[in-house]
Amino acid sequence: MSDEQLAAPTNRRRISQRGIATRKRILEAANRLMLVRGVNATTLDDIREASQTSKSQLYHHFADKQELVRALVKHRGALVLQRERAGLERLRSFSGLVRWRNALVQANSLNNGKYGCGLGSMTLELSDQDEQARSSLSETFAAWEKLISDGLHRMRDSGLLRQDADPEKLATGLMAALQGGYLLANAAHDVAPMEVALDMALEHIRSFLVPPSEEPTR
Amino acid sequence: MSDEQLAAPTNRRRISQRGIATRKRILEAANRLMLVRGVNATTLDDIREASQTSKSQLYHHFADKQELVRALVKHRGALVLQRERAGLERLRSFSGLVRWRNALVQANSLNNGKYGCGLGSMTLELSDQDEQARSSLSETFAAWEKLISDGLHRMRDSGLLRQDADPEKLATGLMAALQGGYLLANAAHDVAPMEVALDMALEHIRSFLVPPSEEPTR
DNA sequence: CGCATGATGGACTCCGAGGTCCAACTCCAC
DNA sequence: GTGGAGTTGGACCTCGGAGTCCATCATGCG
Repeated sequence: MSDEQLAAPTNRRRISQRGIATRKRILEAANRLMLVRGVNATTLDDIREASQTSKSQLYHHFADKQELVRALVKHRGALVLQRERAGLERLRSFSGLVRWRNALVQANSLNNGKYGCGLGSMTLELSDQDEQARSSLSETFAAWEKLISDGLHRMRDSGLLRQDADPEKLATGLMAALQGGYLLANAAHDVAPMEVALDMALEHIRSFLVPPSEEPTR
Repeated sequence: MSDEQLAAPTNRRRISQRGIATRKRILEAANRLMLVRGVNATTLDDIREASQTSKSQLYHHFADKQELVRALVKHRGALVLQRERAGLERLRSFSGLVRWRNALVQANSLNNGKYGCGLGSMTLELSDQDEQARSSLSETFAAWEKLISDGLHRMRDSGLLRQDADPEKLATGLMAALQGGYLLANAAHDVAPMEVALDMALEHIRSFLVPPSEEPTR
């Protein structure tokens, strides 16, 4: 993530390199703590301590806790999209989707299914109490799904997927399976349900593959 | 839900009918409020007010807020299982699954996708901060999935589903699609993603149906 | 009827979390 | 080097939410 993005919100004021670094430390500490404990259960003092800053710095860079949370929502969204872009922008084959699945499963298995998706975990906590955060999360999900559906479009255009495949719906279904899988894995403290869910979604996509014998030669 | 269930936890003490009624009012108020605002964002004073009780009554029936939340987790679990049992225990056909899907979608569309599943919404908020609540939720999900997989077993036994269909995995996938659908619907304030997710899971199950021509006559 | 136990109202305490404030410090421009 | 903006430390304030307490009322049982 670039410094510009981190420093973006509180504009119209000169900000030194030192200030940017502090803001970044705060946001990253908040990111770590709130992923594990949840947003509401994390106090500003926790963040202050973890980021080695002081109260005045928190309030120098963020108007209040809500603004910090909103900045975090955008921060995480940018991180996830950056990571996913790297994994999905060259997606052109079914095996590419399988590799993508494996990477997510492996990452989650390191935590035994705990914590789940940084975006999903905030969604249920925030969407009913902060409209701005909700719409921001919604946009991020849409962008994430678009990365997937763009890949599926490429696969359809190249003749791998049948014409009647609907990339948008397939992407939404895959995202739902992913998020639901994260949730069940979190509840069970076990990655297994996430694997099953992703495999279901991939099987569904596979059912739209053009049989290899009918594939156009490229 | 029976009174026994509501009164269960705080045992070894005689409880009058009046006491049971109060406990029930508290639990139901907590249920309503926490579904909308989230667990942590709901205060005991909110609950006290909504349930028309007093502080001493809250602490007469529950040791502390954590215990109230744990009781609520079990309460909701029992409610969901009761509702789902009614809809799933006679499941014997694919169209039964479709009816089940329609009921869930309709219920959620009344809120424009808001609030989501009472169990799922607590999961991400509680599972990292209350081990007991987490395992309770996990058990409820397992029981819920079992209602589905039992139905799928019946369908397989009667020859509707192919022998290579795995009811447990199909049920897990369906549950993940449901929960992920709830989450995306909540983020978007729109049921659409939930419909897409459930339809994907149903299509996947449909792909295991025995072709009508080969169905055994019953 | 009367006592023991359960149920209730509501004032009260305590503490922690969010938020304020200001003096001091750093850094750069001129 | 001096002034001003940006930055920092940390004491302090405030408020609201969790939890306590006790006097009073209700209820069931002998």
